[in-house]
Amino acid sequence: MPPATRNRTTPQTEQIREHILITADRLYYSRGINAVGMDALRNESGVSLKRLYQLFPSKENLVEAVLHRRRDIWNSLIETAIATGSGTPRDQLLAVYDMLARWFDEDDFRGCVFINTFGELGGTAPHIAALIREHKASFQARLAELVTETGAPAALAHQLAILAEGAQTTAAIAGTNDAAHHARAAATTLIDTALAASRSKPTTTR
Amino acid sequence: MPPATRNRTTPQTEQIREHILITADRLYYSRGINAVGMDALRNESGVSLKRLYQLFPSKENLVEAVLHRRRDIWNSLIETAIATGSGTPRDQLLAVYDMLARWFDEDDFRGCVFINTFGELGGTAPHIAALIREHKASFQARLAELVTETGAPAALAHQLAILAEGAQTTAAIAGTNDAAHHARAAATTLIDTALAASRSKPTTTR
DNA sequence: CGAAGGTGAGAACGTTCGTTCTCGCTCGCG
DNA sequence: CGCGAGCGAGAACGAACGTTCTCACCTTCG
Repeated sequence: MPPATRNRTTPQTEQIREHILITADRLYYSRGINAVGMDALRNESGVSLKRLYQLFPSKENLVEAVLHRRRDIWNSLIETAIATGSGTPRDQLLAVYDMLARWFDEDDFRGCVFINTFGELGGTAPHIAALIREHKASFQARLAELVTETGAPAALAHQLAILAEGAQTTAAIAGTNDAAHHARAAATTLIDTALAASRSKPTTTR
Repeated sequence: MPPATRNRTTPQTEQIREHILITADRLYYSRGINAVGMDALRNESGVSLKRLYQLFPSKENLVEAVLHRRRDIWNSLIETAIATGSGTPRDQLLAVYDMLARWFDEDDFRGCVFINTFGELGGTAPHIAALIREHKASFQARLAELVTETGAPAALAHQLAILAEGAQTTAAIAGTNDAAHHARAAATTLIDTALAASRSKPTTTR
């Protein structure tokens, strides 16, 4: 079969696929995954069940695709925050918490998709649990890169990651974005204390 | 199944009620709430559906009872940790993270019930979301009492709470208890920095 | 024009959900 | 001893789940 002759359908399916992912993400995020059936997704997206199952062979497959998309968005937000952090790795680390503060302010904020999904499906869907674990490990690794640039010990990265995770759940449950500012203040203290200690006791670069 | 004593109603119903709550807690915690039907609870607990609905008029009612019981257990763990913390409020605060480290080591640890339940049901069950919010607020208030005793500014309590929440989710997803030690180290830094600051500048009220 | 194949709307399938009901059975008490 | 109330086991119920199928309708192309 000539592969390029059907090129009229191909670009549109990619848009439909993205539209489905956006709709599914919104529904899953706001109501939980088990509470959103394929019929609800069909009604909200306007895409027929036939095409839904054509693009995503099962609900679990769709959930994974939604998580993959969220992972890309998260990574993009992180890199944007780091890029806007003015120069020093210390400021870049703190810019992550500024990004969190803006996110928490969004109307439909309801916590971290990965944490929520882990609580709901982590115990019964090992594949999804592994995906979530890898995503969080990747975030911690990115923080560790920045921490290494500051010259502070690697343990600081774990502490900063815990602050970010705690801020997300605290903000979600409390319904306010105070947690982002508290986490930023705590991060500032932890970073500056670690820098002062590593400066008096020489270890790495600079 | 109970072979020996066929005691009459009231004293035994309390035991049965507790037995149901323990079984439901274990199942909900390990698999998620939506994934555990009343039939599974009947099979695992050995209690007939008739008695289940006699003691808990609906599944949502049962879920609330499980959360209430977990709240009491949590409060008891917190108070025990504080009591074993040797003397100073600083040590009492740090003892909370030692308690977390022991909890994370348990085989079936899968994060904080309240965070998991909020992710799964918080978007569709406002009553349960409110219960979770009140529980977390109560924990923060207890931390604030101890922080006030140290003389540090009240903002420290929020930072310590964020560390505790972040440690729970991080430990659950990573599958290790490292997060408890990282959170304890971070808490130590934050407390001591706050104490040093408030000692040199003794204005602590807000 | 007519055959082939893909489409959307939605019915249908088998399962599972939360909840209620049926029906023998047991047992305290008159 | 008999009787009525409470019990466990499990069937039954309507709804909702994930998934598949039907069928009338469009294109597209020989």
